[in-house]
Amino acid sequence: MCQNDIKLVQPVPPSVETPTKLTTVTDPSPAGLYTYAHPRPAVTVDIILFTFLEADLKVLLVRRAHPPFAGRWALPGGFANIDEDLEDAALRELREETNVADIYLEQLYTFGAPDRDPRGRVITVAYFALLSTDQAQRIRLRAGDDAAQTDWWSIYRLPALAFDHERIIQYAIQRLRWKLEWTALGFLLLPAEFTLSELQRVYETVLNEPLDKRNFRRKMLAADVLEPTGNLREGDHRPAKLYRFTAKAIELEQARRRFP
Amino acid sequence: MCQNDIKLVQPVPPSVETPTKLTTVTDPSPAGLYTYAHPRPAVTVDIILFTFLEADLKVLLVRRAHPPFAGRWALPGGFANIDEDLEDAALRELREETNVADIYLEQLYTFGAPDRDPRGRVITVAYFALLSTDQAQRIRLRAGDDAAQTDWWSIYRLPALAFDHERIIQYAIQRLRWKLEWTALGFLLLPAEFTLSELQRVYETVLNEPLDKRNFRRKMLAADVLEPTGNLREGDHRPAKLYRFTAKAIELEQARRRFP
DNA sequence: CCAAAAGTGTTATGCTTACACCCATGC
DNA sequence: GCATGGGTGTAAGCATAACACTTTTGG
Repeated sequence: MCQNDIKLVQPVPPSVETPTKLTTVTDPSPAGLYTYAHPRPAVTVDIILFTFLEADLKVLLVRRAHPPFAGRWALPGGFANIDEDLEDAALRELREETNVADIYLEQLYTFGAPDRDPRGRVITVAYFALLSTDQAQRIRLRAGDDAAQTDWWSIYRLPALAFDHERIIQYAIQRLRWKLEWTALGFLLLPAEFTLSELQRVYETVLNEPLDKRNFRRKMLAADVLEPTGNLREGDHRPAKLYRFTAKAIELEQARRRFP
Repeated sequence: MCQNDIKLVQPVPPSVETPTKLTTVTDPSPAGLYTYAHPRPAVTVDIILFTFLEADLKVLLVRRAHPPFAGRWALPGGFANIDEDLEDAALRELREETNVADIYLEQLYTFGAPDRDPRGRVITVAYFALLSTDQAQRIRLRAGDDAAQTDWWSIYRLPALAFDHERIIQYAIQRLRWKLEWTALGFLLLPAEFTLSELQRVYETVLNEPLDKRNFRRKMLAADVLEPTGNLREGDHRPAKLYRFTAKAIELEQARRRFP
């Protein structure tokens, strides 16, 4: 299981900041400062939030309002509170940007090169998240405290990014490709109801290669993670059957490569 | 690629501790203390070092000399220096315990539950490492500063462990199993020359299941990561051909499950 | 009736599995 | 000569990959 601690988590109530004293170190000084015998890195969480919008794979970015890298786009994220689980911190930051509920979240990697932040030593724990199309459409992208702007960007046309965020996103894309090939989590990028053709387009966009329609359908249906909703997608042409994914799709880690 | 940033790294020279001032925060106070506007977690690295000794899969543990958990066994590790890459910190800690060279190291996961260390908030970045049998035999296990004792323990008979290290080890074992099934890295646990039977015993021990001899040999040889050294292992019975692994074995991530 | 997307089966190939006996050596 | 581990091949079943035409609807 590299495919790590996977969880479908609910958003948590906003974490109340009540800094716990660290008993190994000196107390906060009267001025409200925190003093340690050794220097400590700052710890942030960054979230790579993917969704599928406008027939493309998108990642959520925020435009930085303040230096360093003011004006540049960056991953949403921020400092982990002292008494807050890292995953909770990721959810909280995400909520501050997007208000999303029901999000798939998993730890991606911890980036800790000494020079990755010009302000000093900052270690970031990156989280990987998948958001359904309908949730992505519902959220109004808010300009938060530290973010002048929030927007979705195609992973194939990213702007210049702050810090080492370009590298982090590329790493997340690798992980996403791996996930689609080996698990059934492609569903999580789509609306609750979707057609098999839409699902195939997601796979083709993420993997960046065309897939055989008949084989795709056969494999998807054989994987036993889809069920027809009974509804049809009416459109310009022949209506298409709509599917939803079954609960077991979330847990399922396929034992075989899907698209060799 | 969940199988993350994989690297075969050389040990680095001991990191000189020259704490970099963090420019976003107040300077070190005259007393040599470091003061920040917000509390910061401590960041440690822990290493799960596996090898294959005495026909069993072993992990390196140290016995803690000091509280908390004095007398308990724990993973080797320690604080990351402020100007030190996390991976370098892992290598340094490992070197302090074992003097090892040529080690396979990869980041495993970051554990950051607020209550995982009774002293306060400590986030640990766990690293996963594989050591060859001959290196494991060569090292003399030293009692370091904070370690009363250092020893190899069978993963199937672990002592009571400090902190959340039991959980971390179980997670590392999962990753190791996954690695053996999907990559060719089983070699790294063995001496430079080994027989196919020895290799099979490693796989069986790690995966905790018997494997078919003929199929095992066929697959291993077909994977094109082994070459005969020309030497024979002389022993009690019929001599066995010795193999070494080829350089490409390191990079190789197999596309198919090896032992379904 | 035409354009556009939905939907559907078969065949050949290669990989995986299960399985049992002979070989070489030391004692 | 016997005990011990080293070493080898084949056949059946299964999953995969490649491939083209018909159906349904809207305009």
